[in-house]
Amino acid sequence: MANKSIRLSDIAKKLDVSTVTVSKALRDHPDISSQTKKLIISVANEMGYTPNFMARNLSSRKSNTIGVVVPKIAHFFFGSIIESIYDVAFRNNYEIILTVSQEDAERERKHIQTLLSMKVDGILISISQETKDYSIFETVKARGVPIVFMDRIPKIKNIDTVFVDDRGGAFKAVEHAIKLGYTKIGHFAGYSEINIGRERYLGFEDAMKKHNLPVNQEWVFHGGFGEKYGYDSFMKLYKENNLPDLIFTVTYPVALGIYMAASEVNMKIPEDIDVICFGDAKVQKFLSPPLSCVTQPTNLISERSMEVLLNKIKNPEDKKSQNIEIPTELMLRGTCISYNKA
Amino acid sequence: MANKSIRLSDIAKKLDVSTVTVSKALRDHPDISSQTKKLIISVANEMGYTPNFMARNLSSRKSNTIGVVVPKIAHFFFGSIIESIYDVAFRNNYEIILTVSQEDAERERKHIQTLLSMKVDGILISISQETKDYSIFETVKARGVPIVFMDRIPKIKNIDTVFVDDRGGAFKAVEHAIKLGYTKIGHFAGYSEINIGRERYLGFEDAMKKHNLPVNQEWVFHGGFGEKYGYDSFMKLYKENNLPDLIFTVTYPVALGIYMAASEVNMKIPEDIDVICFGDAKVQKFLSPPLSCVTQPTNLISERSMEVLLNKIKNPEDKKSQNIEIPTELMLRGTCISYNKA
DNA sequence: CTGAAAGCGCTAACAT
DNA sequence: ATGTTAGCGCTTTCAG
Repeated sequence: MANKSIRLSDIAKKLDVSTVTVSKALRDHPDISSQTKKLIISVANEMGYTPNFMARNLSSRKSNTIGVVVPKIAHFFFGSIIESIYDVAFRNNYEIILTVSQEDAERERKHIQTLLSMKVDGILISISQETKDYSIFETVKARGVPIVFMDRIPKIKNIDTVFVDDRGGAFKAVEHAIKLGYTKIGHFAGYSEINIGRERYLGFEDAMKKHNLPVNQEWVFHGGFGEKYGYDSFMKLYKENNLPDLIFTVTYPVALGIYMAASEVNMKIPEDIDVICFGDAKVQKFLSPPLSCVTQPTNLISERSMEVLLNKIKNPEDKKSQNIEIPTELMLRGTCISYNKA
Repeated sequence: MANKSIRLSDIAKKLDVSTVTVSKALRDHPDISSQTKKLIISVANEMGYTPNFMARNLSSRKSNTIGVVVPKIAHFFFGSIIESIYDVAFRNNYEIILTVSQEDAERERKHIQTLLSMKVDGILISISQETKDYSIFETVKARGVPIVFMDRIPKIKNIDTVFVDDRGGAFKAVEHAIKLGYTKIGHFAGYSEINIGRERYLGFEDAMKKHNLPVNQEWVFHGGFGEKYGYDSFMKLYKENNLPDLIFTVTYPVALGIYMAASEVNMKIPEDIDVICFGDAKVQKFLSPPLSCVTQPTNLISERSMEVLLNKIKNPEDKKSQNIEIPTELMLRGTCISYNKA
């Protein structure tokens, strides 16, 4: 049917002006008198004009679009991050191209290529847990496309980053447990190749050291960020009859895995085994007992990241890299609130 | 620095062929001999060529991009839907432009406009709970852009839809409760303007009618899909000392609200008040007691939706509209599994 | 199999 | 304040 979208030139013809005038009027260019502007805008609306972004972007060489790369979507942390990125973008009249690496480095690489092809004005990324080859980030830099790393950060010099105080947060949680009276503390850690895994482990170690507690490596696992890892690690220890009194987990899904395993073997949390984790999620307050944790203010992460990125987009000459640390808080609920061991 | 991306013509010049040849070779066009193809591809890689999608799309008039509009992201249902849409898209070499209406009809409208401007090849949408004006969907149709409605569906003729058997699922849950022995059954329903609210309510009614049970309207609320609504409705009934024995909720967050409220007033689930909900989420099995529900197979929804859409994109002349119903299942966990009332 | 010409719809730079 | 010219980087005819 009316399958054909109308163009600037259609409006121009109708009004007997040039396409340039229409183009300028529609973009509120100061060149055009407010009279003709009004006229043109109303006619454009009447005719149901929608600009062709492809053409616009091609000739203007900017897309008003930001590319985002995350490892997962259906995960509370990333879900919240993404949602607030969309909010900030909307407020600033930017479009978002969201891509998902599914924790796959190759897929991540392809996505970044695509974003470059789409001529995004900037990129926001939380790298996958598998990403080891950082050369693509050099390519991005070489292209002059600003990129901000959020939360999961590669070891590269001179990049813009926004991250959580992982080490300090982990320290806070573990020290709190120690002060409660816990001494047998385990840690289900994440991949140590990635900053969040490494730093949280260090925070754990810091607290133990400070209070002269030995780190029992049998109680420390390095593995991942998911439920299954928590479940399996717990079960291993359980079968060896070698459970600590409290486990600090690198993420809340890992803690969830412990909840599952514990209930399966009829151990009660927090009486028989206590838990505290890094990372907040809505679930936690509905658990029984409600799970205590170190919070990561997701909206702060997205907002600051967008801020840094938009700033870099607007001031391409500004080469100074920003590194913003977001503070954490201890959120005590039904676990890790008292020491009740023999 | 090397801020300038290289173009087809750069490769062409280097190889002393025409840009057309390069363009064709890179797109694996049958015109070109596999010899020259190989050469060109390797040189392109060497030079770090990335195609400019803007230019490509402008001249080819297709974007290999699908626009998606959802009401929310940080919600288990939509999170899963989106994640699997991304998977299917990736497999089919499509890019996704995801937009979020935040349950705001005006914002939704704007997003659809933007997607049209971006010349997406098709649109996948789950409309906001506020959407009443359907004119924009006419615009989309007039533009010849295929659109598939998922889960939340407007009342329009001749559209492609993929939806869950809401009425049948709700019926199943409530009938199960009745067979257990429940007679005092309440329903915290959603907005009845939207299909999922309306249909689930009807399913509830169907079951009650079939078993000659009166629907007590004091136990039926119409309001929303969130936790607060569940909490508030429960509290209202509690204060009036007028609680039913079991509540069927339109979504799991509403049930979560009941969990919160119940624990606040020291009522035990399922002993004092029993609950079952529509919609599955990972949380539920970690709750205490684990929450029973009617499942919605999210991956089926996305996969079928994408199937229908891709088919429409490939066969624009196919005007027959498809309406696919996805079946549900009863997932019994720790609630609504026995009748233990006076 | 290869290439020359034309143009997608728009905007930037430069007139007028 | 408005219009002219040129071109963004690519693909699509259509000729060879």
